[in-house]
Amino acid sequence: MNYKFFQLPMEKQQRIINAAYKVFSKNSYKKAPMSEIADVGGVSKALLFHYFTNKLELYMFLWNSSIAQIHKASSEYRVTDTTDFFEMIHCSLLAKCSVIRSYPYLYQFAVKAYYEQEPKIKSSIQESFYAVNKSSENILWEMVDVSKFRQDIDIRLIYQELLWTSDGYLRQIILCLKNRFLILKNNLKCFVGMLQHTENHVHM
Amino acid sequence: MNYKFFQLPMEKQQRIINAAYKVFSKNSYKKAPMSEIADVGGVSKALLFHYFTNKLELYMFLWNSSIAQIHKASSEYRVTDTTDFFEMIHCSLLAKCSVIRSYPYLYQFAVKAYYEQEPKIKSSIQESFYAVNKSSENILWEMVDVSKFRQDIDIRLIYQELLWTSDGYLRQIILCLKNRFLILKNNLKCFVGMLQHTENHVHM
DNA sequence: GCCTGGATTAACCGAAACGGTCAACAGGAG
DNA sequence: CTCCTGTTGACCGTTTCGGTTAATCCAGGC
Repeated sequence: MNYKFFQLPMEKQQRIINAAYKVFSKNSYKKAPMSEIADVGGVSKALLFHYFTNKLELYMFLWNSSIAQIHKASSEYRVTDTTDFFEMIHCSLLAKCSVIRSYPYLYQFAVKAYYEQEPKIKSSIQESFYAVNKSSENILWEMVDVSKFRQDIDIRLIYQELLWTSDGYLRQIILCLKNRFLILKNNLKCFVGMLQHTENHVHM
Repeated sequence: MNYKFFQLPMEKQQRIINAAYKVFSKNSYKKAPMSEIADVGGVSKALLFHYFTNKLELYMFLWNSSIAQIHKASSEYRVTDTTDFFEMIHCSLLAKCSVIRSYPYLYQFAVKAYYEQEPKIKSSIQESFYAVNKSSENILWEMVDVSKFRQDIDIRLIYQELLWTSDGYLRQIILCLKNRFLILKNNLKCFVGMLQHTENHVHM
């Protein structure tokens, strides 16, 4: 990797990175063409190969960047500074939104990368993703004060349900934005209402 | 299209169709190779071109089949025979499961097809999908007896939440099946519990 | 055994796409 | 003018792809 990449204007760096996230998130590694990444990013293919020695290196760079970004956002939004289940979820949602604002395709890329079958990639990725995911979930259940909840509630099921719902809700919002539909300024308002509604029912 | 395709043994027809659903659901139209469909289906590429005149025809055949399958399952499971919101959702979930059992990649294909950008496909698909989706939702809200619900509940929001949750839950189950983890025999049991739990809270 | 006809395929073709390279170009600094 | 840095169009060898064709396989009838 050519480290002069980091001396580029920030805007250009992000444009290239986001183009790569986008193309890699829509195609498998093998079928994601470098030429398309260059086109989407508004630079020439030759320049891409000037900064990244080859396709694999670009891919692994993106992978490491995505993990770093997620970590950074989690600490910036102080996700682990509370013992309250719903406050923690709220913080991590805000963190996720901030990542998406800068890198709209980062999460889609990360999911796709996790399932990537290309042998050159598979081994190095799956273990690190699993590690990140497990550790963050472990932290969650270590920190959270479970004594607040009703006994007849399976809090892990609620957690899953909220994850799935927030995921669907975010996808819906992004879709609306893409089609340039009008939506509320505070994107999370509606979902936060849902969160509080759930909260009222599962607390003692 | 060569109608002798339908005289093939049912098992072979389904094998080919499912192979095509799978490959088209994992790649965009342009990047889904006919050769891969043939390989996955366990037949030669030449045979594929013997039954379907070209790639586009196979794709449109799959699209029409998928709509037909969804309709068929909806009527078989009598989705519109009730006015109860939760019973209707329950029925349509059972219908969806039955479709997935026969055609595991049908829904993923349908979603991908809806967003397909290839001009040859885009026009003919989006309108029909939109029509199907709108009409089925209209039927839902026409049939459902909304008087049962608490006034402070936005039932459409609940509907969305349940859709997203059931979607996530199904994905999770399919993932477990793929990795051959042990799961309960009655896949829906857990989610149905969730459904009833929601029901208790939103009814008057 | 041989013939026939439909199902199935290996081998092939021309065109396009792909990863990667390289010589050349633009333009600002000295 | 020269140098230097960032940038690119054009190119190359290889692979992939949609689609075709001639040949093969095989069951059933004689």
